[in-house]
Amino acid sequence: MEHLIRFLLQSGLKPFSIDPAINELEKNLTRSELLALILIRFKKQITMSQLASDLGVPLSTVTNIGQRLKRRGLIERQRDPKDRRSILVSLTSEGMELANQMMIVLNRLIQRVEAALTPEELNQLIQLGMKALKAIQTVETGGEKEQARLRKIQISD
Amino acid sequence: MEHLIRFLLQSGLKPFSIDPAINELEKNLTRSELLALILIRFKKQITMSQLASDLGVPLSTVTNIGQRLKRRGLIERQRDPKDRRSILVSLTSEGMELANQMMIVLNRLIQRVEAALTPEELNQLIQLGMKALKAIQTVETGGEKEQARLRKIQISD
DNA sequence: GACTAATAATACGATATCGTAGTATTTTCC
DNA sequence: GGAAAATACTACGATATCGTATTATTAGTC
Repeated sequence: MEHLIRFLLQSGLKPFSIDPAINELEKNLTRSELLALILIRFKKQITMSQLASDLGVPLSTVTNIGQRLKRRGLIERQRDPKDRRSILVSLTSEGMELANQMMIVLNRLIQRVEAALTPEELNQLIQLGMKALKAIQTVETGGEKEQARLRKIQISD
Repeated sequence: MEHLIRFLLQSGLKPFSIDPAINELEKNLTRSELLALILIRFKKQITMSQLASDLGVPLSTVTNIGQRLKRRGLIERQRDPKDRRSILVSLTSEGMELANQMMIVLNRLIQRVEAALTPEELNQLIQLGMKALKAIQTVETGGEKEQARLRKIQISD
């Protein structure tokens, strides 16, 4: 395991410059913006805070991201009637278009993995990966002051 | 597999805000700066380009990161006598100190994982994970990029 | 109901990142 | 051996991110 880390460090930890199509999309939009689009696509509607938490960035950053996406006509904003402090963000058809393009790329990546592993292996990988993630993602107690940075996840085994 | 993505999206995709100690360190230094320190620690000496490649950020960004680390007295720079275009970066004792703190945190994370999985599970996870990564990272042939993948690491702790 | 605390979001200034242009050195190849 | 291409960096302006202060709304307590 020690060497896993070493391997990761040694081989560099670049997360995402994997598919050329992604780089292509990143010519026009930030990675954060692209991720935001995908997240919104999955949730249909989402508040700014939720988005911040899901992206793992401060809310003030999401404010900026949202402004840029709005300016480009990719998202719509409307106040939540249930809680008028919140703003619900959703995709415009143009934004949906772009998010779909992203999904195509993502699905291609998934297919590559599915092609490389047997179904059994894939299943195993997912199970083990989740287990490991869960172990890492300890929810620390007591010490407040962690806010948007902290997202805890609910894993059903 | 579809739900893997969904899970990842639902649970947020920020990799690193996991251990409170990391957040503590990030009060003083950027994540990039911390990663840079760790990378330099592992390689002992490394050029700016290599660092950029390992971090997965543009060289111009590394120039800035380097300047900040230098200013804080955490790294040293010297021209490579073998290739006077390059600059070799290494840790000062103060930088090493900090990198070691990072490693302590990382090792704690590793231990958490090791505690959660049996040795066989862990091994399998690593194997499968690498296989999947490799599948993803295989970009179309032709212009080759050839990233580092040979590990043979020899560090005395 | 009114007061206080908590939450959701934005504004704004400070810092980090990135793309591109420019400089210096090395490699290629004739 | 020397011109042209490639490589390693830095400088600099544009954009993105972040922390903090501020405003608006809701939740909690008496």
